[in-house]
Amino acid sequence: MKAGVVKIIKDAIGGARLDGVINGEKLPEIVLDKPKKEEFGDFSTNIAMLLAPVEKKAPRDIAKAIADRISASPSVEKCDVAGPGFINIFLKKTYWLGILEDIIKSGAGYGQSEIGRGQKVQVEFVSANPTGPLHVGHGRGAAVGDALSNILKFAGYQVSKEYYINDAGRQVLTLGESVRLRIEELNGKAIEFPQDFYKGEYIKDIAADYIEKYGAIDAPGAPSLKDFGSQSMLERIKSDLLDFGIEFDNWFSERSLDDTGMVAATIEELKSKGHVFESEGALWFRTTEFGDDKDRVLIKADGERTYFASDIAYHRDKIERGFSSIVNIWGADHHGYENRIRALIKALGHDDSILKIIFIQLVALLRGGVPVAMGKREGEFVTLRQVMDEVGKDACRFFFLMRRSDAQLDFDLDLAKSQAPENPVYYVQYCHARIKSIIAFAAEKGFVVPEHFDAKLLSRLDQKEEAEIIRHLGSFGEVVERSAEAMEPHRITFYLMDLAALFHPYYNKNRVVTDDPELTAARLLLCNAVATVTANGLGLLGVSAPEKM
RNA sequence: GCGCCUGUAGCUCAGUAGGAUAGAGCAACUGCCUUCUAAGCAGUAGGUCACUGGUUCGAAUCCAGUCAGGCGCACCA
Repeated sequence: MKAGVVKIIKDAIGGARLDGVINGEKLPEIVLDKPKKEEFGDFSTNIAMLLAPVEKKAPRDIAKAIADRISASPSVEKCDVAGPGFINIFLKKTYWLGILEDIIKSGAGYGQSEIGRGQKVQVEFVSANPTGPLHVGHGRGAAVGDALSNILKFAGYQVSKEYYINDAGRQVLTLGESVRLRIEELNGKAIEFPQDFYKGEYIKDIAADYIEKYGAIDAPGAPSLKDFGSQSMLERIKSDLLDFGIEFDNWFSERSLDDTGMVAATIEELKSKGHVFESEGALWFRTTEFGDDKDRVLIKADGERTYFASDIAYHRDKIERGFSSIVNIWGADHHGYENRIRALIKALGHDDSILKIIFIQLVALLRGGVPVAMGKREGEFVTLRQVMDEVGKDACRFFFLMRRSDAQLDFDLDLAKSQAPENPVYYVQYCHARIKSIIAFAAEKGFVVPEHFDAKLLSRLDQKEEAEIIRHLGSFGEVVERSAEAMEPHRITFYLMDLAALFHPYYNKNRVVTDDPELTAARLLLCNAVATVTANGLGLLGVSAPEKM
């Protein structure tokens, strides 16, 4: 539809050019806005104001010339010039018909697009170390990564969701040693727990579990403590994520990078390209050559490789897997790593615009308006599981997606749980449930939602509120596209809150099921379209659309 | 000191490929349930878009600087 309008405008400008009103050859890209106000039409464009300086004519004069020609188009109801030179286009009612027909026809697929053109995109997210349970910060990253993946798929990309498991290096060793101490403690030994060990209660659970399964640390057939510990944690993380509604396509083990020699191979490649040097007994990657603040160590003087060394091997592998775009979702405290990863990509001879990093800002949990204390000292923090159990999966995911990722989030636990209208997740879900309830009620009265739409039915939807709802429904596809391009899932959340805010007042003012079969049919159809789009949007967020509440 | 992010109504935030009178929710105040779900609706009030300059016909949006807050600057992971 939008493309059609652009063509009408182009034709109009072409006409104006033939008539000598416009002389310049160059035509700026035509941008169509969905105006904020109904009185500004279905679409609006600022093209006349962009042409004005080139043509050296008053914008309103140019606009007038173009608008007159647009008005002549058969699908245009009228076309005005407004303000400093906006061209406001009002389409004939058949335009509304098209939107509703499209929703009926496409159903759960309404809003899909092909802007991704099947390009392969990898989204790597969560990737929490298997040394402790997921906390709320991970949860936010999980919600954003999963919703973004859904949105990208809907917009025609081929998406692969990946979790990078940090199962190598010192932290898993420390985890193993932490478990060892707790086992000794359970065996009655007095222990002294070092500062940098993992102190959480979950370590005691793992220790007890180990004893139950194997009896003693050196029992025959017993796995190493670090393997047992990290496997236990990983299983717990997986089950948390599953209950949060998230499944990954690929779990990528850091350790596998060593096993397959990829770390060594990557260092070799950098070496052959002359980006590696030795100094003070360590092996360095000269990242400063590619915009980093300082050079980075790959292999320490003690012979151990750094975390960064496996990270470069991992990112090299990602690129070699042929993704046209790789997306990393990181906690905001990791932004210092961005430049060194970009340095790697450039050093390997690639364009680093292939990499997109989304930083997830902090989550502050509030209860009774007061921040919930995070007792970091004791290694205890609020887990994703706790929040999910308290407020439910749907509210949890929705709340994580109510803010831009790079803005800090205040998560009000009381609000998320409340069944009051001020709770946005209920407000949106209720929109869907309410419509389903209306449809059920209508069915009892012998009315069904029509499967086809026509101009006659459309003519019964003659209220301002109905036009606003249809306009909003019609913009869903574009919102999804923008959300995909900008990689900003929260746009969908806001879209849904806006849609619900249009529907509830409409419901309150108008009765859907009446004695008038035609009016009832028309309104049922509109309501069902709202429910369809609400369900589609919630689906992208990973939030359920209940039939009843 | 250097780098990244943030600064919009009392509170929490949308709005940045420059556009029309800057929006929403909450909180506050006034109202609405014999009617398809009141988990809802109607109304009132609330602003130097941190500040200062610049670019532009036009700036919350772009540029420069200032101020304030957060985070990051390891041979840690």
